[in-house]
Amino acid sequence: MKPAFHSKSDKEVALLEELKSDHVRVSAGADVILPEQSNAELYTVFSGWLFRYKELNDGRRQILNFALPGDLIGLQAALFEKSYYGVAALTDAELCVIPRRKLWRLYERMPEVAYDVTWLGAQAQSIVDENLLTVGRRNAAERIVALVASLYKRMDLLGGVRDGVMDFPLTQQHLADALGLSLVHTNKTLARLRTSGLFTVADGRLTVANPRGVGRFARYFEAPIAPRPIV
Amino acid sequence: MKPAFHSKSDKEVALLEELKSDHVRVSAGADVILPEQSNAELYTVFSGWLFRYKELNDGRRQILNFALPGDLIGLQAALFEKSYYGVAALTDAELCVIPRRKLWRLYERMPEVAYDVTWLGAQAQSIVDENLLTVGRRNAAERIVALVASLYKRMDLLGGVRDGVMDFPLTQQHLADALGLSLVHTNKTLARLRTSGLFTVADGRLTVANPRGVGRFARYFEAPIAPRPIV
DNA sequence: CGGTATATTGAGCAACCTCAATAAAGGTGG
DNA sequence: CCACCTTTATTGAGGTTGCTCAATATACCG
Repeated sequence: MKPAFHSKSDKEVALLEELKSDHVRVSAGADVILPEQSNAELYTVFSGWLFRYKELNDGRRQILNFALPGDLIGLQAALFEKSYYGVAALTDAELCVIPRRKLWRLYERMPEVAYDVTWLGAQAQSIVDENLLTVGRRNAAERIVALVASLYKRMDLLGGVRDGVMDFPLTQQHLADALGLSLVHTNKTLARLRTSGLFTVADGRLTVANPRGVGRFARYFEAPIAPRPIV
Repeated sequence: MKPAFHSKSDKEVALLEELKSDHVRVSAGADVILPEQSNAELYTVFSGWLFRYKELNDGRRQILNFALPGDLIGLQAALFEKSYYGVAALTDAELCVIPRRKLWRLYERMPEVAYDVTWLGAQAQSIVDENLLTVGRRNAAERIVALVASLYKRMDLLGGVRDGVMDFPLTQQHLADALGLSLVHTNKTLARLRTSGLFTVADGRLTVANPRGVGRFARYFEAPIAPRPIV
């Protein structure tokens, strides 16, 4: 887990601990931020998976991105009057809370951490950028591979991959909602991909047979991810 | 133009002016940041339209969002080693440059401006979020209306709308690239929308016949945009 | 042991795509 | 001022990806 993170001075850690007044546990399926919610707090993911989403009046839902340990959640929601998206827990998860009213103090007194907050925000942004490219321009098979490859790479950096196997808590419905596809077509495309032998998704686990092969297909393993700050 | 912006103290303005070492003019079609470019600077749009995009090896292109005066451009590119997207000018444009190496100083010495940078980054993020919802879950007609409505609303706040008419420098190719559609289908859908009488796009101008009607169609005019900081 | 969430498969349909040709508009050099 | 070239817009024809509807497994849960 360590190589992916920067280190911080003792003083910063102490101040951070003071700001993070709360730890919260949420269980799988729980809402963390509701769409349209006011005064949402800022969170840091300590463990577990969550996802950010938007929906239309008629129920169509688009998952914007998935959050893994170390990710920031709710930056926009904390900065604006109300949230323009929802956040739900995919698995049981632990979150650190940074109260929104203390955010300004953080900028005043801990510029380095403030910088890291911006950095993490930009990092999340670039994931959404990539998802928009995926949904806008890739076909169904490419979309699935791109998402799987992205999650695999991120999880690998967190030390969550062993022998090409990792936990994969998404249902096919989540995949469909993240990729702008219907559930049925997601299922059929997944079945077709299964025969390709690149990877398998079953029983909440993802098994990648040949990481380099997946990478070539999705042109996705190429760009390494930079070390990131912890907040 | 004023009501959309916060005001700043003289001291802050002075410091900002010092940081913005350069003004740059670019002409329509010029690249501001190339995909994969290293050491890109951070920019503030002073006048004109620009857009951020990503592309795949085979030439498929996805426009991520459009930048209007007051928007920040290149935050991720300035924060990371290299850029994961390109930026091009849609019209002639003027940009203020904030050199990337001075960004940290800004966080150290001007926490309020640092906060605003984060705010503007989050604002841009929420636009990309909305675009992802649009591309992932709306049909062709809805996509066009959603984008047009969004640009209309933003331009209106900047004072760029008079009697329901505004400059609209996008070609149909830009619309298609932003919406995840083919050029041909964009054209045909646009033609069908024309008969609906909600709005017209012609000669680089957008004319909205009935702003409230467009809003109802796209469920998009409802949420007002908050006042924003200037950087 | 029913009940709910998830996964799978078939059938038919339509939204959107690609290919291709033509019009219309603007810019440039002679 | 005209001929030419490039960019942008338009329209038709036909194909395919991905959608909806619907039925059936499969697994987990209390």
